[in-house]
Amino acid sequence: MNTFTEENYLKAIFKYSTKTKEGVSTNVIADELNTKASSVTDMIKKLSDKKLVIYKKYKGVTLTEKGKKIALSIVRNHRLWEVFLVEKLNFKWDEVHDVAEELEHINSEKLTDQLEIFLDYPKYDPHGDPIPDKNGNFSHHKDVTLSDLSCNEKGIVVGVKEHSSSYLKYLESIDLLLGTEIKVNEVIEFDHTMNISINKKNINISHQASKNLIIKKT
Amino acid sequence: MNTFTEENYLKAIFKYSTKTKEGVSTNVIADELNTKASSVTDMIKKLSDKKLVIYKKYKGVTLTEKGKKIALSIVRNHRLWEVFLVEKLNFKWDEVHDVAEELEHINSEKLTDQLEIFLDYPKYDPHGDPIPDKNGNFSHHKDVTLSDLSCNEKGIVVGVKEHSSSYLKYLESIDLLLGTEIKVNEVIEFDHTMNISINKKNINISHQASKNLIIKKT
DNA sequence: TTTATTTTTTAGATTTATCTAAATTTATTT
DNA sequence: AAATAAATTTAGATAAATCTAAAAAATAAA
Repeated sequence: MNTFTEENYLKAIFKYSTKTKEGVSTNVIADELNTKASSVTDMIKKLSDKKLVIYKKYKGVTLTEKGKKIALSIVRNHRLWEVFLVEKLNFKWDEVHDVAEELEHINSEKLTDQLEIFLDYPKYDPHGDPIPDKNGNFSHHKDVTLSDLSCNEKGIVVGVKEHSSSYLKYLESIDLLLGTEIKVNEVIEFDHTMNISINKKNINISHQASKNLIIKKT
Repeated sequence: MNTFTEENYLKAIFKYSTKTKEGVSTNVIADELNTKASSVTDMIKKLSDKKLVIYKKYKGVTLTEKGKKIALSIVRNHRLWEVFLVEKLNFKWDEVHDVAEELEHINSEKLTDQLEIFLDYPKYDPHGDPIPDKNGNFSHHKDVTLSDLSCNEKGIVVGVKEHSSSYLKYLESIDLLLGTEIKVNEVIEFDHTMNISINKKNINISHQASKNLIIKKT
């Protein structure tokens, strides 16, 4: 078995593996885990001894199949628990992260699989992130954001790229949730502020906000 | 915040505090937690510094109000999660302990309270152990066991005093679950073996087994 | 009430995950 | 290509939880 700490390292490496082809650098991991590069080096050596990562000095790390499998199962746990918290325990989408961060490390295959059944095989978590199945497979949304849409185009909100509580609370305050339909009325050329319609109301939304909304065009 | 280890010490001390008036000895705690008395002494000093226990050298430990509150909240968590696992996730009563042992340390008041609501305020866990409410109050069964009953007396099973998987599996194999009604047909004087009726079937049950079944006389 | 036994504590060591500061390697400029 | 800057690793230290072995205190027995 692995410690919580080891699992968090694997998760962090997994997160950035999808973003680059190269190995993930110690600094990136240190940043993600709020620790120091030197600590990361130490831990990576340990994970390498366990054959969970491949490590070449000064060249960053990549996950082995074994390591990837563990990382995926933790992501799976995390997202299933988020669904549970929102759908069954009345949590808001900005309240689930920290608790799911703890729950994800509970190690029981039966628990995870039964939870998935209980929740009726959800495909996405409350932020629209895809939930890996038992074998680690998952579908993900196309990377189209609201900021990619042009005037008069329409789409449905299917996810967010930014998970901060302040962003999620802001979206909720303007009635912008997963599944909401949006129409673009106008795009200001200067700063890309958008005027959009949500539920027949018109509002302005900054570029910073619109580029973090994943959209499915309709 | 406290570490899992600290919480487990508090839980162990709580468990044996109810059984004796005196302070709980380091050896008893060491036994409960599969560690050594010397380790217990170390940890107790730490808990004492945090004002969670009262410690007098060679005299054992007792919980402070603060320590008791934490211990109770962990017991509460543990038992609520056991109910969840059995009622919602199809776990058997002999499968829940280890997972609940991990889940109990997830620290979120909202999580616990919402879980309690979701489960509709259960008063007892799947083994008949009482679940403390938000304020730490709980009712407990009278300490009457099947072995206390005499010939022709009847009762309902409301709990077990032994939680080992082998005992629980045995009970399940003879259709003896919480809520089952039992009638005592005969008691062998020699070794206290009992012949009892469960659901109109007659079976023999050893003293070892009968003295661990908590019964409500009817 | 001494002596022997058991229990508990102390002392010193180990392991894990972390840190700071210094050294080394790689990347970037001039 | 040499000099500078940035990233990464090593060395040595620290804090938490544990252990073994020895010392001290409490309890039980003679």
